[in-house]
Amino acid sequence: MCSSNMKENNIDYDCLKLENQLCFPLYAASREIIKRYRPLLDELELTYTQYIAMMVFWQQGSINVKELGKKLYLDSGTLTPVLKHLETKNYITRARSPEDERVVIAKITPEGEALKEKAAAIPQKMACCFKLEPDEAITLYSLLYKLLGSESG
Amino acid sequence: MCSSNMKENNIDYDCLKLENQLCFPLYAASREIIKRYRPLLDELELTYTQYIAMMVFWQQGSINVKELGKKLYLDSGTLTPVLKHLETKNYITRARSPEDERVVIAKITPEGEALKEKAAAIPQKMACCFKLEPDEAITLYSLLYKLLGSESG
DNA sequence: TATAATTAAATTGTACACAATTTAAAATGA
DNA sequence: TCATTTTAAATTGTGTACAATTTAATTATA
Repeated sequence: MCSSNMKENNIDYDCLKLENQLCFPLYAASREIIKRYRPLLDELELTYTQYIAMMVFWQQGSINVKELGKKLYLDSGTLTPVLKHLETKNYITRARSPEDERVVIAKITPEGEALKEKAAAIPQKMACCFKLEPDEAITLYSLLYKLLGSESG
Repeated sequence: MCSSNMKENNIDYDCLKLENQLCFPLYAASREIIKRYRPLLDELELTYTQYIAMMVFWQQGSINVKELGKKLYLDSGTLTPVLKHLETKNYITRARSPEDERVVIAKITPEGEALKEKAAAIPQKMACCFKLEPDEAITLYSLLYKLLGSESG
């Protein structure tokens, strides 16, 4: 991304330019797209983080905090308040596992299940505002997962 | 991304799966990469947001809050505290513009300038942990900016 | 088996993000 | 010119993110 261009004292200051960064557009695009979700998610009274958590519940009904964290790349420090909010909205319940009292299992409620039908319209509505060709979206998707997978730690 | 696969009541629930989302890996990869910056930025006592703000100061010395917000896709609600933190660290100064008292101009200090030399090593160190081929990085970069540019509002 | 080590969530503290509102200054216009 | 509108930051309030610590439960081991 940053083609080393040594100058002044052999220090490469070009690499410090915002437009030569790969992480910055990643960070900015992520936030801009999530902002686009807001008006749609407002109708379901969900934040984006709550929405991706609900996606897991819609798919598998229940999950514990640690496993949810692995799927969403989030830790208990973030998930505990998110799950508490979802519990307050009656979309999920939370309870300690009888087999291992350390584990908290969150489970979707009928209200949470019902929300799935309303949510089903969102992906189509969002697709319009991406303005990427299908093949570009697939390429982007692959590169992002390659980036995510390349985490060594 | 989500090849419409109508089922049960003609509602496409596959599109609600986490693995069929484009925004989710964007959001997750952004946070994972920023996490990688932390040990390097800790040495400069900068957060990632403070770092990208400093990039602008290293490049152009001074800028007002609104213009900085356009560059970083952030509003004053986020930038005001970030700039106050940078001011506390003596990396920048903040002052109202004499021509227009509504405008706050932030300006880099000698300490802020000095930080540039330490920061110059960061992009190279980060490049290693991306694990993308140069052409992949360029493709990703282009697609992210296309996504950013496709914002209609 | 009593102690140590490990594990899962929750808690704590700091720093964003961002919508919405407020404040103050500048521009507009009847 | 003086009230109206617009604009730029700051402020307020809510909700993440995440490092670090704490708490409680389970597992491993001397």
